[in-house]
Formats: sequence, structure tokens, C-alpha cells
Amino acid sequence: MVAPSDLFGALSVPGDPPPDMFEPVTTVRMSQVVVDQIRAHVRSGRLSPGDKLPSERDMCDVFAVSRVTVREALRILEANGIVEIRIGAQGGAFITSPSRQRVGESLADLMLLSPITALEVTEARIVLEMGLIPLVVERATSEDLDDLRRLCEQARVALANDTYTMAMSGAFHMRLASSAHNTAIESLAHGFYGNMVSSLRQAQNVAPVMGHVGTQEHLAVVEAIAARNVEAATSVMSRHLHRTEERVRSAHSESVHTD
Amino acid sequence: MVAPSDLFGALSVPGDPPPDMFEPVTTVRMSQVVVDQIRAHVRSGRLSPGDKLPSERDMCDVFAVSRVTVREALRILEANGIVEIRIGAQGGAFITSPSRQRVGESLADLMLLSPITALEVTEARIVLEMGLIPLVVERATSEDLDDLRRLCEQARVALANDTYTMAMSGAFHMRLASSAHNTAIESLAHGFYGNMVSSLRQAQNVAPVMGHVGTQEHLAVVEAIAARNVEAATSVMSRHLHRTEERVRSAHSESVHTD
DNA sequence: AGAAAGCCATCGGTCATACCATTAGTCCTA
DNA sequence: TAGGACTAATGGTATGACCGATGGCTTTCT
Repeated sequence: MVAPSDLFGALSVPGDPPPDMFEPVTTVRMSQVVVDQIRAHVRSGRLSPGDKLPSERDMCDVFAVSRVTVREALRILEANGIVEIRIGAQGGAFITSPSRQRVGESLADLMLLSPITALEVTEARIVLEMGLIPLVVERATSEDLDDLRRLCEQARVALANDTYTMAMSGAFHMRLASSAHNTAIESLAHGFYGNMVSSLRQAQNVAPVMGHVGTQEHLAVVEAIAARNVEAATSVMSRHLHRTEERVRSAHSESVHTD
Repeated sequence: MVAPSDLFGALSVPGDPPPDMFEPVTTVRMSQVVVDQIRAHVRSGRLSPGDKLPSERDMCDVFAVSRVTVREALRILEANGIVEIRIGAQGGAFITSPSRQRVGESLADLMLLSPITALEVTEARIVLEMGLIPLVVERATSEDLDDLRRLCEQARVALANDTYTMAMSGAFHMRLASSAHNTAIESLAHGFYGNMVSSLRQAQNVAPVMGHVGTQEHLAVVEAIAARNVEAATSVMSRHLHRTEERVRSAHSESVHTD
């Protein structure tokens, strides 16, 4: 009679490390497999923004899975900003063209939920904004400058009305970043300011007077850009950002005491 | 008998633009509501990394929804990197502590799927890396410098063996970024190089000889940092990055022809 | 007594079916 | 012809069931 172990004699070689005959069986979620397939098609360009995926019920047949699985896959794709779901007749899952808005949101979300301090974010902001100033000076269009001036004017009015918010400052900085005409940089700025607006709101109350100085500096930056003067723009921006950094630093040390 | 319209008499004021009495009825997905509640608790700190959410079946009771809805919510939270699901007994949804790794992955993913060109990414890289040089010069520890020198040495050996890869260059730049001792900057760098490694792989073949020059420049940057010489480090780095930019630019124009 | 083997409760993964809500297109009526 | 009602397509949700994986508990053998 053959002992059971002999049936696997070829595999059980004592003292001999078994080579890669078998791979560990990976338990992959079916919904993840569906996601990977669709994502691969998007990356390869076989699926382009605006394209419509089959209806959920049709995808059940295509992928040979239940509707629950298809729907979970769609939730993942939707959360990743790859598809957009529309309900009703002629609805369905449409491949999205990821907007700066969405990229920025995700970035902001990641920063909010990760152990990154406001101080670190501010420092990264300084790096980013100081670096993009030369690009803006070089590329800003008259439309960019008009928008920036308008934002400064709105801030001035809001300050007079005592309705100035941190979001208005963020809007200025985001518009400034978009004036660099580089989508990647613009997305990063969106991420930073989406984060800043919520995480540094307290700093606004700490120093409401700062708004006046800050707004004046904003305007000074815009005019330096309009004059295509890199040095002046850099100088003003540096002062502006480092003043913000100090404010964050003090707000932080304060919260340490009060928390 | 009261006409139906009279029941809303107070609301139907002809000629008077209706103020914000009614809000548009938004059909929000129930799974999204669940996501929002959990996410809010994470943001407020009531849920911390490592905490375990109730089991799916328990959450059905808590939120008064079906298991399908709970599971879709979990898929969204998982895709956002907020929770991690473990199967089996004592499994469930655990709040994750977002690692640099994850943040970087998501960032890279966002860039891959968004209409951001390699050229734009490279430009953003230049802004980031030039900006972080002063921080690195100020903060780099001997451990940082040792690691960077080791990476340079590995690259030298790999070049001799003809096993040099773009990933090795990326590793150097990521380690350089982490030497700034700023989590936010480190995450951004991870995002950039995770993206670069895949999107610019072709550039490697275009100019394999470049590796020698690039590695020598890497080493020069390290030594300038070790000497705490901001100007020298900035100068070398600027040359290095702009050479890379040119390479990307030519690779891009080439791919335009070959694609 | 200690260790190995097996059993079991828990919990996520998947499926099938049913019904509701929303939406766009169509058709019918005034 | 214009407006409203009907209809089909499609996503959203609920229910109930079963399977697979996992870790702890119990049993059994040495």
C-alpha cells in the first residue's frame, strides 16, 4: 500500500528547499478584478473620457459576476474618480475626464487624513509657491492678471465689510497657481488650499488684522508679476508666506496648550 | 372646502421671488451618507487609526440600511484609503494610518489618470526639488548623507553592470526628498517618482549614457549638501533637473511621432 | 502536561431576486 | 402643435442565502 505522503513524493524532498513549483493562492476580490480590467482599459486609452460602460446588468454577463460585484467595482472606480454614475434612462457609468477639482480634492483628503502637520503643509506650500513664481511671471496672461486683481479687490471689499474669510485668500493663491499654466502644479495647489482652508481656519481668528496686510501683499505680488519682475514678486511672496508660516507656528503652539 | 393650493398659501406669493424656503431635493446615495458619517468621525479624531468598525451586519443595524449599502460604503472608504478590510474571524474594517506609501500611490494614480503630461510633471518636480534643496542642506543628518552616498555607489556599480534602471534614480530623488524632514514634501516626491518611473521609462532607453552623467551629478549634489553649501547644491541640481527636462521633452516629441 | 489536530463561531465575499426611484424618449390627447 | 401621461431603461436598495477564510477553542494523542 502506498503511504499518502508518497503521492507527493516529488514535492517532499527533505532538506531541499522547494523551488517555485506552486504559487500561493491569492484571494483576490472579484470586484477588484473588474476594477483592474476597466482601469487597464482606461490607462491604455481603449476607454476614453465620455465613453459609457455597459449597464450594470449587462456587465454582469460580460464579467460573469453578480450585480453586487459589478456595483462594488463601480463604487471603487467612482471613488477613484475614474467613472461618474448617472441614474435614470440612458444613464450608466461614464468615464470621466479627471478635473483639477477632483485631483485636488483627493489630494486634500489624503493630507487631511495623514499625519501631516499644518506646519509641514505650510512649508511645502512655501516651496511650491516660491518655485512657481518665475513660471507665473513668464506665462501669466492678461486674463490671469485681471482675475488676480479682481480677487484682490473682492478681498478689499470683504475686509471693509468684515466678511473676509480664509477661503478668499485660498482662492487667490489657487488662481495664482493656475497662472503658471501647468496642470500638475495647479492640482497640487488645489490640494494644499483645500486643506489649508479647513485646517488653518483658527489662524484667521487669531489675527484678523493680518488680512489687511496679506491682501496688500497679494496685490503687490500681482503688480510685480504684471511688471514681469521676478525678483520683486519673489521678494514680496517670500515675506508673505513666511509671515503666514509664523502665524501657523504660533497657532500650533497655542493649540498645543489649549488642547 | 379648502383648495389644495391654499394649503401652501403662505408659500405661493405671486411676484415675490421665493427666498431660500426650499432647498433642491438632493438624492444622496445612502452608502454615501454612511461614508460621510464615518469619514467625519475619522477627521474629528473620534475614530483613530487601528480602531475597528463594527461588523458589516452590526453596521446594518446601526445605520438602519441593508448590508449591500454598508458594503458599498466600505468599498468607497477602502478606495479612499481610510479603512482596510481584513477577512475571517476577528476581521472587519480597520481605520488605517495613511502611510507615505499610500499617499504617494494615490498621488501617482491621480496623475496617471489625469490629463497631466510628463512635461508638466517634470516641471512641477523641478519646482519641488529646487525648493527643497535649502531645507535638505539645513536639515540633512549624517544618516541621510550616508544613505544618499550609498545610493550613488549602488548606481555606479549598476552602471558598470549595465543593470542601471530609472527606478534607481527615482530612489535617490525620493531619499533626497525625505532628507528635508517634511512629511508633506516627502509624500509629494513619492507621488512624482512613482509616476515618473512608469511614464518616463522610455526615456531611459533613449539615452542610456545619461545615467553616468546623472549619477555623477547626484553625487555632486550630496557632497554640496554635506558641505552645507546651498548655492553649489542648487546649481548642480538645477543643471541635473533641466537636463532631465530636455530629455523628457525630446522623448515626448518622439513619442508624438511614433504613437 | 504539552503539543498537535480538528471543530466551530465569526465575518467578509458573492449570488439571486425583487422592488423602488429617476430619467429620457415616445405617444397620445386637447 | 404643445403639453402631459405613459413606458422602458437603469441605477439604488432590501432580503435571504450560502461559501470561504480566519482565529480561537476543544479534543485527542503522545
